Amino acid sequence: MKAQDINKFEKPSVTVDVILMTIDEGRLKVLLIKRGIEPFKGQWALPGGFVRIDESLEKAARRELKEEAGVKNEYLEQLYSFGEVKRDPRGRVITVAYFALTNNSQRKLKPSFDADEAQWFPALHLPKLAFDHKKIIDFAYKRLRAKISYSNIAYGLLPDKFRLSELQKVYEIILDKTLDKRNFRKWILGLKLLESTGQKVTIGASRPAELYRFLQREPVLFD
Amino acid sequence: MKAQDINKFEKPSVTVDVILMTIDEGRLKVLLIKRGIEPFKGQWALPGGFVRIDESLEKAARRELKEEAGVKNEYLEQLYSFGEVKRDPRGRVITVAYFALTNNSQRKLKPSFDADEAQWFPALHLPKLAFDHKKIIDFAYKRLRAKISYSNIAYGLLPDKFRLSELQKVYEIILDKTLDKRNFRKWILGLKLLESTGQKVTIGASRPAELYRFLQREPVLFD
DNA sequence: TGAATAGTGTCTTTCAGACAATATGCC
DNA sequence: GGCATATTGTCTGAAAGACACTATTCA
Repeated sequence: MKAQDINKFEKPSVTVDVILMTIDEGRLKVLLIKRGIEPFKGQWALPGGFVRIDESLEKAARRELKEEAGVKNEYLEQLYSFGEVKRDPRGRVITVAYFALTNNSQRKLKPSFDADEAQWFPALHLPKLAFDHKKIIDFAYKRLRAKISYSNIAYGLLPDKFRLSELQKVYEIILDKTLDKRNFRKWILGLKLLESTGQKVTIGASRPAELYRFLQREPVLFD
Repeated sequence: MKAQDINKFEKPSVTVDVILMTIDEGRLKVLLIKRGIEPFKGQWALPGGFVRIDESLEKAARRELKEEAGVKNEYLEQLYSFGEVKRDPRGRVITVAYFALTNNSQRKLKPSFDADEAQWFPALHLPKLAFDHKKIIDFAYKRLRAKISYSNIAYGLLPDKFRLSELQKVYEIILDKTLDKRNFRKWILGLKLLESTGQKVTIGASRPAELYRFLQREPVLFD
């Protein structure tokens, strides 16, 4: 094969799709875009788009995140690549899915030029979705559930400083079960991922809570 | 964006690369191909090639596995997609890496038409590699080490029936540490992934060993 | 002083890890 | 009988899980 034979085969298109999740109203939510163009015009879909010839996959994912969701500096990891032949009616399109998390406070919806509308949906009550996006979101949800127990990715869902009860709530929502407060604190503090800021906040008529922060705001695995 | 705008952007090429591992001579080995063509002609590289327009990513990986390594029906999972802009000197090439395991008995080296030679190398003593393939193999090795402790993927490295001491050896090689025989057996049998076949084999002048088999020869996660 | 949320300790159970003697078949 | 490998159980320490009361602030 000669050097120019890179063009011997017909090339597929490559897109990135981003599953951006947050916690809002006590539920896990996913950002979806109402498609303004065919195919699947008018249906809900993941934000995403074609990878430019001169940008890396991760760069493309960050660009989409900014263009279509108006968020940046989020937790972002590559999820999986989906390459079934018929997954896009326009032709052969391989998509690399990225998984992102944001905290409730930063998110602002900023519809982009090629999307009518961006909206948050509960991850467990999704509308009908375009392409194979339902499958992709299910995949992301499973990854999140697994990974929250052996990594610090919860930082992606919280502001810089937070109460332990807020953190516990994040775990409860994602794992979909209630946790014992004492055991949770014993465990999470034993992991040495958090530090106390020394500051306290008072929420309504109640005892003030210590504010904690993650020692590192980049991915750390344990176990 | 209209339906035909799938062609609006210049398309990257998409390849699959396969990291095929086995255990041989008490070591973890990786199959490499000596490249018969530019770029990196004469250097060692992972088996792989372009994804055909009408085959899925996994199909492409299986095809490469068969064409370049002569093996089929192996354990195969998608590893990660590598999409740095300059990773291939020929132009923009995104590769989807697949991770495969085979047991020693089935493997036969069958050099393909576009490879001079296929050869097994110890995963911990690799030659200089083409492209970013060193990074990809490191990635695969980490995945294997992590996953063997919470999945049944060891089945991919063993024949249908095997002795517990063979299985233990697989774990010892991958984790790179010796394991206590009694504790290992207690653990692995407690996982309920194995069943006794009722058969025994005698190796040399020694007590016959019970042969076991995995209940399922497809991926199962636990923990 | 009552309502709301924060903060804390003990007991029990489970699981991981250290550790050595006996059993079986072949030569 | 000697060699090689297989098979088996107990003790200990660490971590996970069950469980309830006191502390602080504000209205």
